[in-house]
Amino acid sequence: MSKRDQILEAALTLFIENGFDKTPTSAISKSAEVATGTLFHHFKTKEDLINALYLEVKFAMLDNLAAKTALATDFSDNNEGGLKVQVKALWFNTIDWVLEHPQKYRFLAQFGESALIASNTHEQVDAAFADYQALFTQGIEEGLFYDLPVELLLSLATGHIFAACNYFLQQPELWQEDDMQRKMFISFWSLLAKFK
Amino acid sequence: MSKRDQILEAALTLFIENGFDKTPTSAISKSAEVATGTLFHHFKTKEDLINALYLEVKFAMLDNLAAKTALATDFSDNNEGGLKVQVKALWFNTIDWVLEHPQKYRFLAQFGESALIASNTHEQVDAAFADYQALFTQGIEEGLFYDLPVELLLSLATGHIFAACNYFLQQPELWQEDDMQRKMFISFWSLLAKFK
DNA sequence: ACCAGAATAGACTGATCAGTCGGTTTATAT
DNA sequence: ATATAAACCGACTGATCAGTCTATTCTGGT
Repeated sequence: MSKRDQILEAALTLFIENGFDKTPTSAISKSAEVATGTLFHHFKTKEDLINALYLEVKFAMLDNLAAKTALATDFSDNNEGGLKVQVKALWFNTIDWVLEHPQKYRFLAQFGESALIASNTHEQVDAAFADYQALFTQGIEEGLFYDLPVELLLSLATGHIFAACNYFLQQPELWQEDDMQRKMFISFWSLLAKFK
Repeated sequence: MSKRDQILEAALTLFIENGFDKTPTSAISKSAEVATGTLFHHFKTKEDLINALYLEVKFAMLDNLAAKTALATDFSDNNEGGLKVQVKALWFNTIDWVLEHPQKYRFLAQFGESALIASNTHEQVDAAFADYQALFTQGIEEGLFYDLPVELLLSLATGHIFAACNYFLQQPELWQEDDMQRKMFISFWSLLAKFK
């Protein structure tokens, strides 16, 4: 692993444990087994570091979703059933990724709303979400989803997913329980779609 | 207004604008037109201050909800219709409060997940939520809501509300649009309840 | 072999800031 | 009136830490 990655990894753990301001760069470089100078060679400032980390984690999640959701698309056409299959894949893969990467998720939840993440950083992430937005636009145009602004539907959908993740991170065994995933997807789907 | 309140008010604005660590206590006391010593007279540490502020804001929201939702309860019995009326009141009043207090909401969103808020603080807030939990438990027992753990349902519900708030804070005029509130409540309700 | 520039190292520093301290004013009780 | 405590003030400080600086090592191209 490159020193740069060592730094990012150490920063992830320390930031979620102690918060940004209670994590001196000295602690990060020490935990990463790297010198202070190295840290500032790769990242101009401490804020640059957390923004880079934020992008890294978000894109790790998005890349994973893109790869797995593409698989689902292969099995389906552009009819209604196909859309549902894609949305379901997106929904399931997101939760799955979060449960497999609890630290990364906690980092996103903890700092996504903080003032530390630059608006430029958010813009880069939003741009990468365009594909999923198209999926939801399709659902609206087909009359399958509620006739609401697509950004609002997306916001509701991610809200549902994150709420679920917060709960199942505490109770991971429940996620595997009989019927749980089916019931959760019904709840998720009926938040978006007009009819059952 | 008491100096203590002046400090809390100034801190609220500065924290959401600049974040916690980029807001020196000197800036808070200056903006509150109060001496440094006064700030530390009322709050033992800077972290005490943000925790006190968090409690203050959360309870301001909860007190408002309690007052307004109690009104709705008066008009209803304990039958199913009554439950729906109460949940609807709770849902509407929450969004209403957020849209009327955008700064306070942003503060909660920004710091609620941060490491700055002590677990003890969270516990105090959670305890105050017990009443609403009872409402959801009732819905589950009546077979009206999905048969899911009540904490999970609560989490999904608050997730939906917060997602909506995030969107309508950006587009406040849309919230007043024809049919919007009706459609949004249908989406909200069908996330919880088995049948339409 | 040689060069250039990228990566690494870690001691050091200047600025910042949370919190203190000794003192004054204001409020309350007797 | 007087006592007592709570509220208030702001100059000061000790510790911390982000980021610098200079020097050294690695790496890849020619």
